[in-house]
Amino acid sequence: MTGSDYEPDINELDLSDEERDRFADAQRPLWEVIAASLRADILEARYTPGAPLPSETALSTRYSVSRPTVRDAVKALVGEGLVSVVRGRGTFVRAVPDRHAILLGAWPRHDIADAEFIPTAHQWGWTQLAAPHADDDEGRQVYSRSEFNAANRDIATTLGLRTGHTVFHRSSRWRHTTTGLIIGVNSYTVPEIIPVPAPKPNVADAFVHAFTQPSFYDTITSGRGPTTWETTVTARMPYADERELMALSVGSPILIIRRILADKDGRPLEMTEIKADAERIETAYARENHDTYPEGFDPDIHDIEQLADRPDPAPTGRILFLL
Amino acid sequence: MTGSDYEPDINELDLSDEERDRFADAQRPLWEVIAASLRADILEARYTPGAPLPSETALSTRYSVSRPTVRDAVKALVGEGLVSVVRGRGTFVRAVPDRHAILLGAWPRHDIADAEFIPTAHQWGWTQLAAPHADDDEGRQVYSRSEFNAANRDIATTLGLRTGHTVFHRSSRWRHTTTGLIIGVNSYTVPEIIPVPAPKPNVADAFVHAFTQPSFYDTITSGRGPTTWETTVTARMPYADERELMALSVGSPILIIRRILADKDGRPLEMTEIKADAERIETAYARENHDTYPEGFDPDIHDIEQLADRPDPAPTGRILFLL
DNA sequence: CATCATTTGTGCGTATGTATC
DNA sequence: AGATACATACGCACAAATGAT
Repeated sequence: MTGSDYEPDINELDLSDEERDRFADAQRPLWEVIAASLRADILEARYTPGAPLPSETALSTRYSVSRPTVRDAVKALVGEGLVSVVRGRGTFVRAVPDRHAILLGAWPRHDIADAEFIPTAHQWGWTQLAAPHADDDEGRQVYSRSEFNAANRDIATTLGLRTGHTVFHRSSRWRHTTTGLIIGVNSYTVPEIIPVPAPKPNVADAFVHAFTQPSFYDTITSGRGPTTWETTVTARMPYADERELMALSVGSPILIIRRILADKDGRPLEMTEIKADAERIETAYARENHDTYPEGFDPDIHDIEQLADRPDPAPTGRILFLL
Repeated sequence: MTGSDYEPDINELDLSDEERDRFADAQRPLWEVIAASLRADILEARYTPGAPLPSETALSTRYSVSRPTVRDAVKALVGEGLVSVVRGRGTFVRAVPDRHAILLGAWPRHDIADAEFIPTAHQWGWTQLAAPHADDDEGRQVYSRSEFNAANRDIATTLGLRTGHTVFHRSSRWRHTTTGLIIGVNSYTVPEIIPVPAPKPNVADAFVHAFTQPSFYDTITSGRGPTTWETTVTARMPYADERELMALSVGSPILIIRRILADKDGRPLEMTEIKADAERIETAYARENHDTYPEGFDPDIHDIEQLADRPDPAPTGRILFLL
């Protein structure tokens, strides 16, 4: 591929040696100028999704720069999620996938440990993946990992504990059958509310005393209700291992959805966190506001179907999950 | 910052010359091994927030690699938001700032164009910034830009229009006085519901016919209610210009909060979009679920104060805004 | 099936510029 | 002013993946 089919029509293209000096005078790095030029080409659809960019050597010839400089420009575009690079093939404009929705605030709500949770998840098309780095005593892979950990600053703050305080941590990974989406689910419980023998709790005890109960939610909230839920949403860039485990495309952040369960005094009991590819997932809220409700309308019952049946439900393709 | 679920492989740290060869055999790029080593050092607090990493030359000596290779490793960490690089000074571990909350679903709700909006925003500590690239006829800066645009694919999908359909677009930027946070606010209205003379609407007409009314919301919803709101949250990486305009740190995604106003038949009328630094902002939902409500409790009235007064309101420092 | 040209990935050495202290 | 540190940029070599022959 020579790239000869491309029509450069921007003044910033085709840098001659003299023009190169002019840009150098402008105190703007060459790679940035080139990135801006390519970015404009993509956003203004001179390169359409799926189409290849000219090869790095072709670009370095066109812009009269070295290949490392072109690569710096391409890296910037990769970081913006505009292109993806395939070794041995080339650099391609990314087609942005449709976003699906995780519906927050819907009923029924389940604790991740509850018996109702896994059937519900299956019903919505999710199957559990083997947990990473989690083998049982015979070396077999297990589907979820449960252990007592020291809380890092983030988890501790969320649960109202000091950093380093022990928390009961359960983690699992799920794949959505039709879309292939992978999400990570982590749950952190304040250990004091789990009825395990003091002074040294361990995972086996936790299983016996909590998971064998019909409802982990009932176990930890017993006598502490009425409880409240608070859901927050933010995002950050994934670490290298997260990108691999969740099959994220380079340049895509992860959406972090946290649901905090608090007792009647507002003290946090448990926090459940879902990590999902922000490029393919958005959150929507089920219990939306209305100017007026129709006679006899109960939002708790109706809003899920209403959102799902919307004739043109915005960028969300389909609702994938309730939390 | 989390990292709780990140499992650093201690064996891979502190490469000696011989170890380097071993890793080369392992088919793992040197820069990746070095990045993993430094990442573990940071997440396990061997380098604490604010502390400098060794200089690039020092690192290249320690790991016995060239400086460009060390720089590749550092770039990976920058992309993960773990370190920031200051030219002439060094590379520093980032102190992750507290996240503040934008509260969704709270009353009263205002259209961005309404007279109530600006006082409300001021009351919450926000001041308007000059809109970028927006000058009036005398070359003075203006605070917001209003124009009729062709909708791109994303906006068109959200509003249920075809790509390229004209939309009424208003944009502004705001800075939060005490935190210094900058958010971008964009609003897109389906033009057919704005009472402007056909066939060729223009900005001046829109102002006359819409903004001079006491309530833009009333204008566009008149006869179309009861209306519904739907709020969605997702994230993506910023483009270079967005990073500059919103003073984002490198490696931080932007949180995209969209509020869609629809008529009684579910047809979208208007979409308001807030873009904020995901590293410093999260969303929370005001109308949370409770197992039971206390006698006489009206969530519409109480939930804002309840969230604001929570003894330990999770990672959110303080609520910054209602949407 | 092997071979080959093309394309990106990794890594080195070097030089120069510029910001900071 | 000098030392230090990062930023930009070039050239080169070889490895690895891909797709066509």
